[in-house]
Amino acid sequence: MGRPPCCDKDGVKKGPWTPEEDLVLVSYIQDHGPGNWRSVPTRTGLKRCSKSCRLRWTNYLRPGIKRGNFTAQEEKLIVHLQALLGNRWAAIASYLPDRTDNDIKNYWNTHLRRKLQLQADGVSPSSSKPATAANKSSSSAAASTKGQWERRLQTDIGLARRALREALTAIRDGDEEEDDDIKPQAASGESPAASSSSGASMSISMSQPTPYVLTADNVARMLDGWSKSSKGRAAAADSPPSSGSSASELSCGGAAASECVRKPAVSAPAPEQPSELSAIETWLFADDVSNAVGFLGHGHGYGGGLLDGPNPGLLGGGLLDGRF
DNA sequence: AAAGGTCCCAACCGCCTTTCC
DNA sequence: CGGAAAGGCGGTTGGGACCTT
Repeated sequence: MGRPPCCDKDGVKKGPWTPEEDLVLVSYIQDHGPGNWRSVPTRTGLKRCSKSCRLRWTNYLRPGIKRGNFTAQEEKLIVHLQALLGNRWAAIASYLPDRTDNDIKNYWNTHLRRKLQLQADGVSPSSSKPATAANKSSSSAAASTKGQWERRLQTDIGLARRALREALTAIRDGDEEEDDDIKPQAASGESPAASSSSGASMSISMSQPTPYVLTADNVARMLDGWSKSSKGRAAAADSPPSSGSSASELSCGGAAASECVRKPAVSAPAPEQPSELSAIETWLFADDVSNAVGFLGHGHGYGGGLLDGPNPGLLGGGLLDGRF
């Protein structure tokens, strides 16, 4: 029965990853694709726990990751989604496909929380946001009878819709004010939904699935980036305004297109985020609560329903689940 | 210039859910 | 079907970088 342990505690290396380890991991994933993390340490010879390998890949090595330089739109989206979802960073990250949950979490903890706190101090103490998430989870969990549950459900849906509608409105406004910030992103997403519906769709439109191939050139660039970053993460702070990241450098980055061999087999096509967004907007401006329940609960490819019992799984894993 | 404080983020830890045997 | 491991997620922290005095 059972499976062998994923990693025995003895002989497991901890701490920062070295460029050599990164190379081993990247080239292994290049050949085999991500997944089956349990076998990664044994098959690569890395003295790392499988979880560590997975985290390293998803948070740092995975192609297409944008790091640092959060735009105003992203900030707004994070703030509103945090108000809506609480500290469910994976779910929030599913709306910012270029960002990792860890990155968003860090950004929230180091920037946004304090910023909001200051704003809250300036305005009214217990006015807006975190209460929404808290109320949501506690109310859903606490509702014991069906009638109570249904009433709370409607309240929750109302709150959720309002918060998300505010988020989209804020982002639209932001787009008009700060168009420059989102242009690079918008330029890459040419899907009809992105262009037709709103700035919100624009700002969170799916990035192109970024192929990555371990060419000598890419490796050289990787190592270059590592050597810089190992001297200090100032590189991250100083990273190009286009949020040129180590990850994007890892992918085809600025390399000549001819050097970027496409190997789509490695990364599965990303889910169609814009259509999800359209669904959200449809839902936002619909009146039928049962539709909202359907949207929140099932049938949209999300891992679970917002209102599926005491441990709601709104967007759980969400779009990121299929990103490889 | 140096010491101390603060900030930031990569990575670890532990819990929960899902999957497998 | 139940138990155990894998996978996933959020919270936390260690240590390097940066800032202030």
